[in-house]
Amino acid sequence: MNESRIQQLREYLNQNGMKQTKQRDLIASTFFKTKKHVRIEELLQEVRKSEPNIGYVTVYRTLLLLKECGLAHQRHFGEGQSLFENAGEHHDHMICIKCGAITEFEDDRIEDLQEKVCESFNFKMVSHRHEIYGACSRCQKE
Amino acid sequence: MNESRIQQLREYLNQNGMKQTKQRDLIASTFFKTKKHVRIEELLQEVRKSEPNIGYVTVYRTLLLLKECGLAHQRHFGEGQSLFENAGEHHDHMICIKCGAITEFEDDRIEDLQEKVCESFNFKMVSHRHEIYGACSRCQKE
DNA sequence: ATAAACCTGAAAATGACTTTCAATATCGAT
DNA sequence: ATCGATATTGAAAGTCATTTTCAGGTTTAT
Ligand SMILES: [Mn+2]
Ligand SMILES: [Mn+2]
Ligand SMILES: [Zn+2]
Ligand SMILES: [Zn+2]
Repeated sequence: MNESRIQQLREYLNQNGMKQTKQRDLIASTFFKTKKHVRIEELLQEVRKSEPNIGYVTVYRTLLLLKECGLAHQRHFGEGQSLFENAGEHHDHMICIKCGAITEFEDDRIEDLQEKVCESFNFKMVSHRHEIYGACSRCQKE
Repeated sequence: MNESRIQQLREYLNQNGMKQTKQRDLIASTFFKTKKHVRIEELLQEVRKSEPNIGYVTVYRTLLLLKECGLAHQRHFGEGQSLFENAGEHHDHMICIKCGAITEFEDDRIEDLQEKVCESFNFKMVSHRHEIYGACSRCQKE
């Protein structure tokens, strides 16, 4: 299944006159294997285990590329660095303000009502973010 | 009603060993009168109409102060500068990605379902942001 | 009026990107 | 396999919206 993502990336590169490179292959495949919600800097450390000379900028640009071709989403929770995650089923997030833990949730009724709100304002939704900040179950026991 | 906000601010200052100054008074009262969703730089221009020597940093610090005592909310829509708005009834936002227009909405059913989601994850919500990005009614006619 | 504690504004620092540019690498056409 | 036009890479420099520092001013409780 990661193979199919690599394929998707290659097609995108071809169709746009871009080139396949060792760096892109390594960064992309590492990203596809990595945990969700990874920082640029974290992914950089990860790929440097195989290729110590890879630069921050190349990881950065590759993630933007993945975002461009729909294989990654970029998230901006709170302040600081953004997080990238593998694209997949739509979902929203709950972020623990104590430990930083991220929990994903999805509620079709909320999504429906959201559509209704848009209709009532004659607003054409392109994207949305619904983030809940608070204390995760683990952090409440303290 | 703006008077009561000024009062709230003064109480907060007193209770925290902070001082009442011309700058704070001017900046706060200007903010209370201003349109919702104002940038630091915009508010600065506004207060400089009465006091040309006010510095950006003082406006910045006063807005953080207002946020601290619950009289303002800071929003980060999209990229760039953040917006501050007078605290009031809770609501969420729809942001037009073409013209930047901001529309406020509030849906109790969504808020309820959101609570339900939190309960199901045993998550203690402290705050949330629900933002819808897309084309406003006006911008769709183009 | 005093003095301790705060506040102000200009300037410098921060931090997370984002852009620039000279050196390399890629790949379709020999 | 080799060439050469075009794209990519990585280090360094640049952006930009804050955020911090610091040398005077102010405020306010005696
Ligand atoms: Mn996620
Ligand atoms: Mn609002
Ligand atoms: Zn937690
Ligand atoms: Zn619009």
